[in-house]
Amino acid sequence: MSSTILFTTPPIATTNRSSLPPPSLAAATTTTKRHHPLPPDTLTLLIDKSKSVSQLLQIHASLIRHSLDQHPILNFKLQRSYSSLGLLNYSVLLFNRTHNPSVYFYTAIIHSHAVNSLHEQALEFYIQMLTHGVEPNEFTLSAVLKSCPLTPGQALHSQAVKFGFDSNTYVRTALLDVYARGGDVLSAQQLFDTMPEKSLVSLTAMITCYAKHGNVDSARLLFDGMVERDVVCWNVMIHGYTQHGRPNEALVLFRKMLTVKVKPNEVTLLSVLSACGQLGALESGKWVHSYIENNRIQVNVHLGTALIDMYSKCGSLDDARLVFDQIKDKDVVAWNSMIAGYAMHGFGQDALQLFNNMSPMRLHPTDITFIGILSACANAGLISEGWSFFHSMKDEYGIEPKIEHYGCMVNLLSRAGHLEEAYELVKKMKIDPDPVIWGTLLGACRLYGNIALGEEIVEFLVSQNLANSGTYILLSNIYAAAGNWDGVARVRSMMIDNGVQKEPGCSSIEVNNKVHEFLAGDLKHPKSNEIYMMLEEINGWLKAYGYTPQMDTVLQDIGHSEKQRSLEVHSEKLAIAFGLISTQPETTIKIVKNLRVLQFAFTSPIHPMYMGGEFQEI
DNA sequence: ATAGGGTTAG
Repeated sequence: MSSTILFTTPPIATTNRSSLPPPSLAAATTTTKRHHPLPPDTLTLLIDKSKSVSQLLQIHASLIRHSLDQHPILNFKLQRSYSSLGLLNYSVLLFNRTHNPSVYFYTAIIHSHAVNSLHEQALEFYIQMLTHGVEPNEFTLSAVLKSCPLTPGQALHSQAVKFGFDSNTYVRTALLDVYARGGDVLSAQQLFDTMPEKSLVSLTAMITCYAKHGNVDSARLLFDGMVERDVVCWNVMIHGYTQHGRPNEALVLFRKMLTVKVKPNEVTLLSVLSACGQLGALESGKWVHSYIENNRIQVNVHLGTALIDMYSKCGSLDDARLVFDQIKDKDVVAWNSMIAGYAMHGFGQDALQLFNNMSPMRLHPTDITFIGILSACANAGLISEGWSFFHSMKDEYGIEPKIEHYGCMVNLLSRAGHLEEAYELVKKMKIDPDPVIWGTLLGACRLYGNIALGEEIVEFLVSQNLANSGTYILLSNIYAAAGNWDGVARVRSMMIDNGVQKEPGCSSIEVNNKVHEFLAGDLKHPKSNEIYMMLEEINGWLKAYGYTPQMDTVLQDIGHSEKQRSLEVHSEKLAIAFGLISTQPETTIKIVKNLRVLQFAFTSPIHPMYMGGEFQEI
């Protein structure tokens, strides 16, 4: 940065009319009609009211013409306006032409850089200030701490203590934020706990810190103890739930926010839409969409992308496309969401067509684009296209494939039965394969009855200590599919020996805008009794339809009592039963299981689509 | 005479 050099250049004399204004200012000067200086407070007002660059330039020119270009407040105001219009370089120029800038001006220029994440320059101005003997104050410290990284932040912390500003609420909050963003939760917490006065903002900063680092419950505890809450802290709390796989709690909190009449803004809606998508909660998602329309909130590219994502995850591709077509100035993120939406529901051709329309729009695909494209190829069984995209990623677009891209390719090859080729690719990878990749391969081994490869992979995983419950279950399923009951028994004893537990499945259903979640064998729902009565009824219907339950071979614990076994009910059965007792007959019931959307239309007492623990999608 | 500066979400 040249600011240091500029600053130490001998100041230009106030009366020196030949001092050149910034380049494009010369033109503006000629259009200035006023020849008599306005009083400073009128000019102050004029600057504040200026909304365009040209207006500002005219005023600036006028200041120079009337030798007011060293006026501290006018320059300060001008600087603010330049910065807020994004003309940071004009701000710096103005600053550098101002003799002996005051602590106010320093603070403002530091702040202007800090809000634009130019913390290095902000820090440079701060150091300049110290070397020029201008004393910082609380305002300066909080400005320079904004978006400051941990290492310089710690040094500034010492400065704050030295100057005695560290107990000031603003400085303390900014410091807390520095440690929070740097991942030092304990220091942040200590600063918070010893804070003389906890403001709404400092509480929000601490909640943000907890939420960001996964401690959502601590965040909630603080949140619940607040005496006043603004939209920001509601947003932080809702977003915390959304980001940490607790979308239902996000929606519950959102409804609470509405009942206490805090007006949601765009940030709120982005989190809420994400939660709806995670839950497959189409009713709620549509409600949010109409809320946006009813409140005349502009569907900008961010909201639009969130809507596309929500509709795609809820299975409403047509609605997603409608939103997509309506977004002006679509960025690559919006395109990526739409491509991923098509890919996730098997509309491979639509995804590829969208991809082909990107370059005419001068948009460059990103690594995320290729995740969409490769999974689209996988879903559509386009093997050679998949390979060609995989190669062009690096060769044509310079994007290095990540683990997810390998995962897509393994999925693509495995599904098509090219198991050896998939395994070769995994062995050739420069990155360590993740559990998803192994799961894909093992799943394909079951599907194609390739016991030998399945065993080889599991042996490898066990030897590398990479096996988890899913690994064993998949291997057992491979044996079971081939009728190899010895194998099944062997896996079961391996699981018992290694203390492996099955991870519970989780299903959810949305009824009257509320999402109800169920784990396998769940008894926690308030309507549990009715649900289990309904289940009994369903079992009766199933028997009448000639259905015999398929025993889950691995997970059946022989020692279990009959009563307990009856409680081991698949989570989706519970969600279905609840759906049946809470909706009108003939209603389409949509269940989301482990993030997959399943939809059923029940016509007769029980629809034959339901086939014991496995549902077929309509 | 007085005027002007700061912290939390995305």
